[in-house]
Amino acid sequence: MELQGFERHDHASCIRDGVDAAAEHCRREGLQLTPVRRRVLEILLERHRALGAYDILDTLRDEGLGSQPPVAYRALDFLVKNGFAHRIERLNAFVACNHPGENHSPAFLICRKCDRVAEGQADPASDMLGRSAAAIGFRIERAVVEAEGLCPACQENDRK
Amino acid sequence: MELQGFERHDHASCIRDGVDAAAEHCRREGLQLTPVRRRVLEILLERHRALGAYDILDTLRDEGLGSQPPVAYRALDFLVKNGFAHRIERLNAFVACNHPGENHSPAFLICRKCDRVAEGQADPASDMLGRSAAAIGFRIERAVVEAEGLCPACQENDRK
DNA sequence: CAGCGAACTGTTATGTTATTACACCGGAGC
DNA sequence: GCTCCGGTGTAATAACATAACAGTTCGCTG
Repeated sequence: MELQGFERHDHASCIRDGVDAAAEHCRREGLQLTPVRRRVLEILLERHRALGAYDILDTLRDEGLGSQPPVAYRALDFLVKNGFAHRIERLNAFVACNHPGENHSPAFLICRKCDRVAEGQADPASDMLGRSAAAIGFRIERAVVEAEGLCPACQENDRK
Repeated sequence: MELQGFERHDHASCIRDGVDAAAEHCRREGLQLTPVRRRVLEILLERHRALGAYDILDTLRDEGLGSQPPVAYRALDFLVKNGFAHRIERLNAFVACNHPGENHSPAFLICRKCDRVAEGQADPASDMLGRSAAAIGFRIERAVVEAEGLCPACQENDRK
């Protein structure tokens, strides 16, 4: 598994790449990456952390792109449904996907101190729960895996 | 892993056992299993499914045990903190624990059709995410593992 | 026994997250 | 042109959760 989220990185390019990947995917699939949807994705990529729907809505409102909750929720639903973003249940928040386009079952490491989120891979079929589910005949369609703890940087700060 | 939740079982005894286990644990630990707390645990065990805080509150209100949200939330906090119940993030709901007393890291199978929940074990340190977290120095303190899908009974009904 | 603090409960008010419902708009296809 | 459809704008409200503070009980300690 390749983990991302706590390392330094070329942020400008990661925003561009994220939007480009989504645009390309929409083009191929005949989906509409409308201004609101594109902007919400950009906001998620820019801030590079888990954002609540109302945080996003505040930004949209400032920019005149919509001021009521459904505007944000609809755009987020679209992004989540198409794999460009994920919902973090633990935080009631959303993050841009780190592997857009790839078909994946995401897992998250959430720092309880700085709220930053790293995304990795969890294969639901191969772990203990997946095997047990198969054994009793439960059909898993989707898995939420969210680990909460301290990221390396916040462990550092704790020691100071 | 021993999975529970979708099989038939002796329900009366599972309520009794759950309350007894909690009472015993509280006795040993010097915790107070007050009437409200005990009743909330019973409600969770009786209904044997994930219940929202307001569902529980409705029942408490009918019984004259408290009518405001904090009453329910405080009892639930107590039960969750002490391992007698778990919060299901995906559903904003709560279930009684199937293995009270045992120190465990729960994982859930949630049926999207009937909303029933089975509880199993997931060892966060041993799976793919745990190993990756260790590799980058992230310290996992708690893990939310919630798989959503169709339970055996609802798969049956689908075919009809 | 009075005074005190800790734990719990009761209640009001409010904050936060999410959805329903319906009007409107613009483009694709007939 | 007309209609269908997907998307957007908006108002209203539902669902989930917490803050803040008053009142009670009970055990401890002086």
